[in-house]
Amino acid sequence: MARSPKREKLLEATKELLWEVGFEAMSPRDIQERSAARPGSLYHHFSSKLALAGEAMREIAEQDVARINAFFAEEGPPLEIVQRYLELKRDSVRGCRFGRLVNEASIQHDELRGPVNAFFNAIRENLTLKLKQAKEEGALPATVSPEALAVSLLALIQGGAVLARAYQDETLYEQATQGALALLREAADKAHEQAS
Amino acid sequence: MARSPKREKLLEATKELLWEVGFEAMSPRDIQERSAARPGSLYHHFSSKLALAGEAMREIAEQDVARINAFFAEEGPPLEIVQRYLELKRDSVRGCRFGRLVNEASIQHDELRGPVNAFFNAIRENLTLKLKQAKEEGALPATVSPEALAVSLLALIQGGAVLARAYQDETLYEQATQGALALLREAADKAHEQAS
DNA sequence: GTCTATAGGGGGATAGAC
DNA sequence: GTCTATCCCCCTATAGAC
Repeated sequence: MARSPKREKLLEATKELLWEVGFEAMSPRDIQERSAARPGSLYHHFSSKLALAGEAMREIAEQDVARINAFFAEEGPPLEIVQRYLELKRDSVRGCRFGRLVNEASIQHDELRGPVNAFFNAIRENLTLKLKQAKEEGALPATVSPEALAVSLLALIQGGAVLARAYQDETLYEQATQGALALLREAADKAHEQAS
Repeated sequence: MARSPKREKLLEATKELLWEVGFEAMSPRDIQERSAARPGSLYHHFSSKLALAGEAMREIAEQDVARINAFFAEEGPPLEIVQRYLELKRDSVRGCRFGRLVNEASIQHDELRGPVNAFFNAIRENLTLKLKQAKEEGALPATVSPEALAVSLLALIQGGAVLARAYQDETLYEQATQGALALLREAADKAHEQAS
């Protein structure tokens, strides 16, 4: 692979801007200024702003999915891992860089939708697996559907980020997860009582 | 107040476009075409695109808050009203027109932030009140914080809308609420057992 | 592979006639 | 109150020298 300093700088700048302002609000000029690269470099390495953003999102998703898989591969009781995942520190006031894109028109393009869906799928699948294991161990009531609850928890994280941004206050995110964790603990308690 | 057909048409068109594409992606030209009004009309009635959008959001928020308050004022067991609120049909694939704005740069302007916060506050406050009542009746465990759980449920709704849009599939929203409702029922059961 | 210069089009808004 | 005509600026991209 030919090393191209400007190509890397362009990707770095694009990753930052996609998080800060999203795709539509990020102009090629913004990218060029932040990466100290000129139009010639941008359009030499990428065919369009969309292609550049697509590659940037692809790289971010690949990294994040790997980290998520690693987190859920840790040792420990399944339900505890789920709880720890919800309690992970997140920069919630900045919002989720994947979630923020779903409201842009450009999400219809495969280049952006692909990475976003890969990210959501990774979380959903890992959560579903752990919740299934928890249920088999009797750590969750029989009435609970692991698939549905996984979607609930993913929605909780996404919605928590929306509220933290709306109020510009991290504690909204924390309240959202704490409220859910309290319910989860009650359900787990009840399951254990019934098992014994 | 002088009746101005064009003023009303402009507001109607703006309300639609704010939902469909958001604030940044909506150009004055788009508004003009949809409302069959010309620049002269727009800038006669409103000082800027932001002022027009602000008035549109203010009217929507006012309406929605009234409907929310009416819904939560209905008769019935508090927890049941909360459950019914979560099960309300929503056009989730279109997303939440308030939630979608929090990722736009323009949310920093009071004209837009005000209505968005008014909407979120109304839901939060109504949910908190009903959950407090439910807890007092012994329909929720003592470990559950009504304030935190209200934020969780609001986050769930917002996140459910994000996922439904991401996957272009209403059932994601429904899974999110069903998973949460199952947990809520388990917690309610446990509270009732302990009370008896 | 990176640069400078430039193009076509649309964004947000204003002026002034009617 | 509504219209037409027009302005300036930035958005995205291309051409072609180095």
